Amino acid sequence: MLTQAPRGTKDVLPQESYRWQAVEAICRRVAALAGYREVRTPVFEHTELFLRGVGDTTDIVQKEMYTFEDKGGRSITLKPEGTAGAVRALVEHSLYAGPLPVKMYYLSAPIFRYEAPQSGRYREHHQFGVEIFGAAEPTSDAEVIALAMRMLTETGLDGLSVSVNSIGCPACRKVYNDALRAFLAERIDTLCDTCKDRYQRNPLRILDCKNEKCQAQLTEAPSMLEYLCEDCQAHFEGVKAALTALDIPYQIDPRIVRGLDYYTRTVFEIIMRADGGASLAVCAGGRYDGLVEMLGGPSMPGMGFGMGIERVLMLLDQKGVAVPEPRLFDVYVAAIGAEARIPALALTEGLRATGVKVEMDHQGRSLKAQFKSADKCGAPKVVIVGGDELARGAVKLRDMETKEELEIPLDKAVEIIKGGIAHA
RNA sequence: GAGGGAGUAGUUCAGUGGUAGAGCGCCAGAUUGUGGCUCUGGAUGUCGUGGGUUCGAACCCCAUCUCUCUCCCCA
Repeated sequence: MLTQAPRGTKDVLPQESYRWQAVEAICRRVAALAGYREVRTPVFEHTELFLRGVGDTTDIVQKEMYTFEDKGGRSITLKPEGTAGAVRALVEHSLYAGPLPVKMYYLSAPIFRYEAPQSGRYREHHQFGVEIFGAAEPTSDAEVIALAMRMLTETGLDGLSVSVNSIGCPACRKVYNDALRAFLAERIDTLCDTCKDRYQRNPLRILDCKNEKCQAQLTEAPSMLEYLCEDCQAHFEGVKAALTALDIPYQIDPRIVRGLDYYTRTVFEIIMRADGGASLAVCAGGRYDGLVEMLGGPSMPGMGFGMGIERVLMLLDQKGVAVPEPRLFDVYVAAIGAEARIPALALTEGLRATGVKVEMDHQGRSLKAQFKSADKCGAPKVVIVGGDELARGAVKLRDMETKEELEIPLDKAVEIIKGGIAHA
């Protein structure tokens, strides 16, 4: 237990963190291209924020939150999703009063959900997410979706397609919920227990049920799309037209309803197929025009998505997309004998000061062993400090590939070696 | 919350009642200051944890923890 990470968590080790950094760098760059700047909000918030924001009938709130009381008696929750905190910050700092739209992204943001860990699912995972406030036009929906697609494409993934749907506004959704209840009324006995409950509280959610029996009942069910009001209909048409214009492959999936209560109109998912055959969303999001107001701000439209970094990495693995690994060292400084160690260290630090990546031995190992480790760490050059050369103020520089060695004066070593590396 | 599979060296695993093993990795050596290949040698295990059965348990039984996968739900 002592030396075991808690269930559902994972260490990112030094030898693999470059993969994360590569994906993160792409996220930042792509977000910046569209004017999104980073927001960093706390890892925990008042529990109430999520009760109101995410919705107290959702699974996330009902059974997956890490909630505890702090020493001041406040109910605190580790964030189970990224949007609520961003909206809270928007409202708290009155960002809505500045130039619109407000665009922000978050990254390296741990998200916590208490659920059974399995492939691509953790109790702590990390999301890159984007939020845009104050933009209601369908082009903003498309911009956000395009950003997600570009981000994924730039990591080297391809063949991804977007599933979109519109779940309307509160007004037309109410009409639809009534229609759906009417449709399901005579079939309610064949639904699973969860869906019986959903029937009362939120029949829309039944569409999302993975139970085959429930799905079988739904083939003839009315579609939300048929019940969209005029405005919502026009908005959805606008989103589709924009996606088409951008050559973003998409399909309409009336089954997408999302597990968070705050969504309105556009909802979308970018799906990956896991090895086992199950499909997981790498990225999901949508429009939430009522959320800002619900959390105490002005009435203001919003749109965003969350993307699971672990799942992006998993997808890269599955597709065999290699993430280029940066070279760890340019130079290895080897020392012969005890008297050479200090000069070796001085040379090492001198090189590092000019931006060269250098390793040296700190275990007092034999020259042979130092060469082995130079080889292992991939350093293309080795500098040998010691012996006769050191006595006359020189060192040897060996090219590990060509095996060429030349003697260079110690006081010019930094300059010469750095020059050699720069051109390599 | 429900159900499968699995926990033995750093790692991948073999070992099914009688003194803990292999490959890879790691460390060292193969004469005197030089890597990748080869050869030789070496170190490392509370056999997940706790209890039980037995003369004797890595092995059988019970419990527990963890990993992994599926359902549910989600990024």
